[in-house]
Amino acid sequence: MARQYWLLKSEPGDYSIDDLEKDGTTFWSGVRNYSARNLMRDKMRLGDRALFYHSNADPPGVVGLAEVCRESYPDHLQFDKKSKYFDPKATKETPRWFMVDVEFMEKFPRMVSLGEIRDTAALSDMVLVNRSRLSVQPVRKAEYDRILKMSKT
DNA sequence: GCCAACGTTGGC
DNA sequence: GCCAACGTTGGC
Repeated sequence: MARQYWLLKSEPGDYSIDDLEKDGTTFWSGVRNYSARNLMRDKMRLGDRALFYHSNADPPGVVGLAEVCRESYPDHLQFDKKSKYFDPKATKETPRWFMVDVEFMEKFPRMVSLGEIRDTAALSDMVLVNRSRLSVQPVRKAEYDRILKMSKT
């Protein structure tokens, strides 16, 4: 299958592009929304690319790129009573939440802010603009390419 | 900190 | 299955 493109949101105070650059790879835990989970569990494939987005930031925007380096497996934090992502209804036999691993690709020379994305007609169909709350979302190749280009200029 | 949008829960 | 109540996200 052709490579797919995604957008992953993270609050930089929680986990930023700098954290990913330092770690090299990370597990994308803590997704607790069914639509987002289904995309990760059922659609994300090794080698897919993701725009790394800083939400709840000032300003919010896309700050870099990551690559999916492991396909979905159960998110261990759902079993951890001390975690804020603990889910009492999840069991090891029937886990409810999944995650993928992602690898650092690059940090943009500059952020492509949500404001700029909103101001760009070619990006007006992005899920980010139309259904802002989804924390894992599909991105079209043309949109991905456009944002990448904007980050270099 | 506010609040609109929207997702989830649970009673019926 | 409906829908009111409630909780969360995330821009501003």
